[in-house]
Amino acid sequence: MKIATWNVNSVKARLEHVLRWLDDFQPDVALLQEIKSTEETFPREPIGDKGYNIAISGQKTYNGVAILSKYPIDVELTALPGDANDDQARYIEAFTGSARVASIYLPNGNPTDSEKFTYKLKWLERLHKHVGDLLKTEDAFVLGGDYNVTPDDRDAFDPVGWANDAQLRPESRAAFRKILHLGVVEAWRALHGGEEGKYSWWDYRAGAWNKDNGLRIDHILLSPQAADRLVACEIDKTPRGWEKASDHTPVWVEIED
DNA sequence: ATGGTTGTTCCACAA
Repeated sequence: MKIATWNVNSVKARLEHVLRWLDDFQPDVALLQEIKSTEETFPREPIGDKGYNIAISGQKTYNGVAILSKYPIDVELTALPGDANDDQARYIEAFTGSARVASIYLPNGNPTDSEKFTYKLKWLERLHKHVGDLLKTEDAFVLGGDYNVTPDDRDAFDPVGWANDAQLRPESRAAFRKILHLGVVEAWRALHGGEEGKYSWWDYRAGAWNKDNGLRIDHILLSPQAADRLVACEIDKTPRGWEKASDHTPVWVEIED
């Protein structure tokens, strides 16, 4: 089963790219972030016509996450537990195919001297709690998304210049590492050894894409039961090179059924 | 270059 994650930066602005990518790459499950759509405005028809079932946690203008799957989708959660007052659409979890999956859009957290950074760190704490609960189920689960965290300096083009960015700050990395230490596997790093300079996001500004000035912030975390079935994990840079691209590119895993 | 670009929406705000 191929499971991919992609922050599309508006599913409406990116619809032609999403359709082309579904045709070309044929993911069994696609975890999308920043759809910037609600249930009412999500382009269900063209995506459904490609053979995908759709589940979303939507929001107007900002955020929004979706699960597309060639298999039936049984939604478990449309929000991350732990804060009933959090109204940002950043999490959806479901059973589909042979795994439990989630699409995650972690808060960016910039600027770091604002309440946005505090919100990010609290969100990471909530995710830590939830991953702990999920591990108790002993399910094979796949948590894909835009984590807005570079796990370490190998995952950033200019770690010195960007040291104070919320995606590189030690507090963000420590909180991310604490989740891994529960016993989930970050698929790309697990299969790519000490490789560095491989990115999943490039800023629109300052010619970052052409200079390959990026960050690796889109990740897929696997439970032990899913990691046992892991056969491949890659970053697919192709869609980032298309005209009018999202600033992120897809990351995918193949797990045995 | 304390800049730069994109998306949504209505105009600044988030990234």
